[in-house]
Amino acid sequence: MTYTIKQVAEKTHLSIYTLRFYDKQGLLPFVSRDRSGYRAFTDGDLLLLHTLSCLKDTGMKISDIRQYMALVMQGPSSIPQRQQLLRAHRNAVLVQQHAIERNLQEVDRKLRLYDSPMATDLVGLELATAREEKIANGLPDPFPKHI
Amino acid sequence: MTYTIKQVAEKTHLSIYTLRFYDKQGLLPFVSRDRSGYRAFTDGDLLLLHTLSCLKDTGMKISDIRQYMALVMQGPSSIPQRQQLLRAHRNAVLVQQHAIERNLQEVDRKLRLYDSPMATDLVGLELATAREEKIANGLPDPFPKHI
DNA sequence: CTAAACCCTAGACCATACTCTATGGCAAGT
DNA sequence: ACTTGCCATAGAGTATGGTCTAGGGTTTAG
Repeated sequence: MTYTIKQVAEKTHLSIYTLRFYDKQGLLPFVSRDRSGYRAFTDGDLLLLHTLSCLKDTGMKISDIRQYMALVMQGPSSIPQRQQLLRAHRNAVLVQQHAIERNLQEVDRKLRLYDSPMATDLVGLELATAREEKIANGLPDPFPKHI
Repeated sequence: MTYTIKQVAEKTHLSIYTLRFYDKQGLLPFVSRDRSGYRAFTDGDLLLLHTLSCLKDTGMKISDIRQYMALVMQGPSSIPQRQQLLRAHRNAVLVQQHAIERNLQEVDRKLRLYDSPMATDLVGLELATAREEKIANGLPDPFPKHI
């Protein structure tokens, strides 16, 4: 049993365009063609496509995915390089996740401020201070006159 | 005390280019100009730039940051809209973080496979199976003959 | 045998977020 | 005054990751 590009698009939630784009970028060296030149995806191909999606969805760049897929094509001898690539990626993702977590905590702080009963006063004070800071430095006040 | 664009670039680790780009995109409506038309950043501006960085680094799009900054300019009356914007963003980020976590677990699974003592055998078997699947479907074998 | 519904490629186009170049004004030291 | 080093804008260029169109072959149901 093989699948057409349309069937694979439905299964993977990638568009046909994206699948062809990935193929053009060398991300699908494992996909064979039938006698008419049509891509024929096997179940094994779908597994590799799933791996591809995991890498893509964790932010791996196309050039790195291409490299990984090239290593997969080479068979078991490339396992050490695959490990190196995946471990580097895993680390980059974890670093990124922690950075996002930290930044999101600042967003949470803002949300708590806005939720507070004194939010209007505090925000108003902040604005008044910013306004005065501009004026104290001889700068035009960029804030609109509140009506 | 005010800061030039160069000093702000050093403090924020954003490039001068990026700062000017953000201004052009309407992300810095709070920054005033001096008599020469030079941007003069105040300490209050730096706080807003910090907020901007938090939003950017959690993946908020420029158009949404612009909207948030426009709300900030309007003063305390826009607090409800700010909450709505930040909460929507916070949710999107959390969803994204969980998706990444799930996908990273699949990467971890691969890494454990490659770490296992039977890695070579298992990967070799996988490749042999994929190869047979192609042949069984009358397709060319895309894998290189291993030497 | 023909029409509908697929498939293909090449290459143009788009969105996003910068990054840089060209050109010129301003400011401070010598 | 002049050189150095900032500042400004407009607009071109780059990188990334798609998305779509044009032109053409294939397959399948009627």
